[in-house]
Amino acid sequence: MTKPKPKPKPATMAQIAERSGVALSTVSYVLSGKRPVSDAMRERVLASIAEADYRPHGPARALASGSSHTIALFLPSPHWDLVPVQQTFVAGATQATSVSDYSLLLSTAAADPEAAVRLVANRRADGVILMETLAHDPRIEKLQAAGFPFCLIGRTADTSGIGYVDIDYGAAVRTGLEHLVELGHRCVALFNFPQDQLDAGYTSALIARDAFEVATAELGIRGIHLTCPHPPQEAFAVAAWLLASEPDCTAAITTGWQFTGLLGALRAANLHVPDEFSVVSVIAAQYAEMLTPALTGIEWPAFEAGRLAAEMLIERLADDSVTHRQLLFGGELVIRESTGPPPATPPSKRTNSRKRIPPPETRNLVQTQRA
Amino acid sequence: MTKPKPKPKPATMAQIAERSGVALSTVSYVLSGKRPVSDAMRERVLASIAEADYRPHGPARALASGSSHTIALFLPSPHWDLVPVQQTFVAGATQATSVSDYSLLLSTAAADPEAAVRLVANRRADGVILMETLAHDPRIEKLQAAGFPFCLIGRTADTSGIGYVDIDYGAAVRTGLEHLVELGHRCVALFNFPQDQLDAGYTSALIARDAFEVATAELGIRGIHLTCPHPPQEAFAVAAWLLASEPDCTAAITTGWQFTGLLGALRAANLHVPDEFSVVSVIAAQYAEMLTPALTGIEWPAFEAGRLAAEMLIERLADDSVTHRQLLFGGELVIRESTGPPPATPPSKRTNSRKRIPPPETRNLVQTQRA
DNA sequence: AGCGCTTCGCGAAGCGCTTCGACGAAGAAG
DNA sequence: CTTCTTCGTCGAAGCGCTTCGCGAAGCGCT
Repeated sequence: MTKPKPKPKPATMAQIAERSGVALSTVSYVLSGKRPVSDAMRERVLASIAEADYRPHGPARALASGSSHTIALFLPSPHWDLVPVQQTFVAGATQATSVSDYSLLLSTAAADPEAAVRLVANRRADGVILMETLAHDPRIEKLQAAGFPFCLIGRTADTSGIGYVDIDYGAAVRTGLEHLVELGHRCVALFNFPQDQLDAGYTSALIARDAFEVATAELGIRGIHLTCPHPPQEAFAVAAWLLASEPDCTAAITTGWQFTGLLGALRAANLHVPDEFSVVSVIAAQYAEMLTPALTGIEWPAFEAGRLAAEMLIERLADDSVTHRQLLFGGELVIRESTGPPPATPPSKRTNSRKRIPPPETRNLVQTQRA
Repeated sequence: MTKPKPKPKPATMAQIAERSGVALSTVSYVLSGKRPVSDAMRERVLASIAEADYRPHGPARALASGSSHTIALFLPSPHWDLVPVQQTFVAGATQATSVSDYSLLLSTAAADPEAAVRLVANRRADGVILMETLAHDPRIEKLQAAGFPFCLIGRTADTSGIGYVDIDYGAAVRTGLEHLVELGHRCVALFNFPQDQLDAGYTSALIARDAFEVATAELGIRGIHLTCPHPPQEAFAVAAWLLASEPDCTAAITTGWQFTGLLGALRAANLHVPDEFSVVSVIAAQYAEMLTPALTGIEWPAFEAGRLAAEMLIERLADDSVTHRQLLFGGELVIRESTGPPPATPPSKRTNSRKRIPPPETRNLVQTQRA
């Protein structure tokens, strides 16, 4: 049995020091630049490093320096059934970390407040980026209590002293609504995030709801606020119910994937988009183009937003006295094929041709009053 | 100026030992279980740990033990313009790592062979998962040379001694083709990955091409092999060219996002799907349902595949003598609304109603011969 | 009682790096 | 020519943990 020669043991700093006849600490200073080193020494050291293919040992460095040069990102859902904007957030954050020579640790345990703290407490990460934040988020309270650096993609009820990047759902809902009202619609439904997210206090859902209520009132139109799950079948049910029981409603705004079920229901009800019904998506993305009809919606600089969130956190890690930046991104309404003027024929007439549908269990209806 | 009380310094193992009046090493053994500890001691130690909210220091542990308990995942594209299957791979891998109590490091520098080695060489990760592998992949050569553990989501030309998980593109192309032939189609186009990926040696693209050539020959039909970029506009151009210059072609199979441009071109040419043209997607996913018409395509257990890749790697890290597993996932053809029999009227007639379109620059045409 | 045996706790030696104080050799100032 | 500064380098003390070898008991056996 010959010796299997298990591993070509990697070079250490001590070996580099010996090779180049300098002190261990000098090698360290050559690498970090934290103290001046003469050119002669530096060159000798660098030569040895190249020669020996030396790689600094990350954990040792982290132990001695007290920083792991890593940030953690908590994904909302373990299954990544993310709305596209969220995926793009992650992409942007990843990009920013690699540019800053940081590493990005991914965790899916978004719901567990303990998990958010653990990675930093264990010193595996220096700070955390949180997504899908709640108005009163236990994760944030824990992080603040522990004094750990973090940054949000999203918002909370009280944002004082918290750095965040978010997209302005409120403005988006209003923009969509204004577009529809301009076209002549007088009764519009909002397919908001599902009820359980609203109950949990998911900030974006709350903001969308409030903005919808305020905007419908101010614009003097009737608003139908629906909470609706993302999966097509469930959204279909909610949409079908809406179409059957609210013949006056001629347009809808969706906050997430619900447009899938909505479009399906419209097709099933034989209603043409946009001639008979208009649809606006608040989170348009690449798929908006590929649908038939192409979806009118708000476009966001989501990659940019994700990038900025990471940069903000990294900046804070370098200097924890910098003020907390708070960035709200506006979106741009891109008008495609799914919106148009309401039908000329009184919409109420539609109702005759359809059978009554019992309200699905998933629905949750709140009507805002006309101003 | 009051003392700002900078940080409530975290507890260390030594403090736990002192608190509970045992040796430092005993605390370690309580935590790791690598040596038996009497119940009395264990309880005392655990009590102190709970009391002091002690958290083991990750980097210190990694330094002493030589393992960071972390794996790295290299994403194909920094911008995550991933096909949905790839996203789901990542989701599955993330899930598996968190279940096994590993951490997942994300890196976007997929193209750089050096980056793949660096994370392990720096001991920030114990092993690597690679995606978007090439038939001859420099990253893999480097990893093998360095003796670093890795696992592929994808394949290479020579897979001996390499663990991988992949989806069977070859079988998928064949399945799609058989479905179309059964419906009566005699001339089918393949929208393969773009030419640059083929040139780079992207394994999936090569496999799809070869399978297409073999299958068309064996089935005795005409195959038109197109390499086509994913962006809608470019795919539109390629598709428009195809429709204009190949009137006999009554169906197409797409390997990625190209169906978007294809469907657009069909609409623009006023060709009905599936009555006048059939479309099959090799990587169907949630969007397949939401298109109009809903897309016929192959569905993959991608989450499962990603999960297995990570598990495989972790298993290997625990015991590097286990044999390399090689898993090829078959997909399931789900027939939706985008495929049907070819039009009854001789397709050649179509050509009259259309103007000649010059071939777009992005196209790359290879025709397979009839058997 | 004496023997080896297992059981379980202790101490100490690292793991590879950062960082601080110290120190010799220059150059500047007296 | 001394005295005070830089400047550049060194040595050593950790950072918080794992792990190995040792030894003190406790055990059943002859």
